[in-house]
Amino acid sequence: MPRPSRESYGDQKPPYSYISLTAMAIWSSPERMLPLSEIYRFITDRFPYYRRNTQRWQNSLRHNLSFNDCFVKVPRRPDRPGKGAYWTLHPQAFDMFENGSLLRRRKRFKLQKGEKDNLNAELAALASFNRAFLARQAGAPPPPPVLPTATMYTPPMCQQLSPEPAELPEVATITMLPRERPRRAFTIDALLEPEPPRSPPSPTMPRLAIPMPSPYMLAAQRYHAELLQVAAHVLRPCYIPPPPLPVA
DNA sequence: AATTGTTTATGCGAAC
DNA sequence: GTTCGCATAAACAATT
Repeated sequence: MPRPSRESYGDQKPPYSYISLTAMAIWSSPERMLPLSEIYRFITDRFPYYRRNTQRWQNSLRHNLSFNDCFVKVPRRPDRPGKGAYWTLHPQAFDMFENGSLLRRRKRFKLQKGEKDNLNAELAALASFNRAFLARQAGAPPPPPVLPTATMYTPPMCQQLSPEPAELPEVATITMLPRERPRRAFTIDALLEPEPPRSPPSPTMPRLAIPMPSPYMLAAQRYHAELLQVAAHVLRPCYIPPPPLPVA
């Protein structure tokens, strides 16, 4: 008897919500972020059910992406042009599913107004950063970056990776840490397997408080570090442009 | 023009 | 009986 696997759904509708399917796709990617088209592809590759009626479910999925706070739209990095942004999971939404099971969701993930504002401020900063990058590449003088006035501070992610250049503009960052480590391996196969028996509910179950950067944070760290390296040149007050790059 | 993203509305089943 | 999570439809804006 074949063990139940992701293939065994065949043409049947898999028991996962769009939120689960999308989270699955995002988790499965090396950078923990994907453009919309890749999310579609992940789903149709694995679940034949979704190879039909694509208009219908893709509309629903897009609705889920922008409606739910657990998904974050990250501006596409300027060196990877293309259509649409990258989608990732909010760091705090990482433990959205009980025990890491995609079949059991905790209560709906909703950001508070302030949290949402902060996040939007950071994403706006990132976007304007990208614009500056592109303007610089196009040979135009870089426009003054439009940075949020509310919270200006140094991204801790850059401190980790490289010493902080003093003259860099400060960029808002995501301050949240994951609430708790997932208790189940975040591999697609592990997530698609039937759930392990739940441990008996213990009122004194210890809560791990280890601050653990989510994959999203790690990817964002790399991304920011790369951008800031460029920015360190672009935005230096007495910036002397390097010789133009050889045209390929 | 096609794709991507946002928003509003409605209905259904389960949980509270 | 109300609330919550989810699916679906649809209108529309923005982006490429």
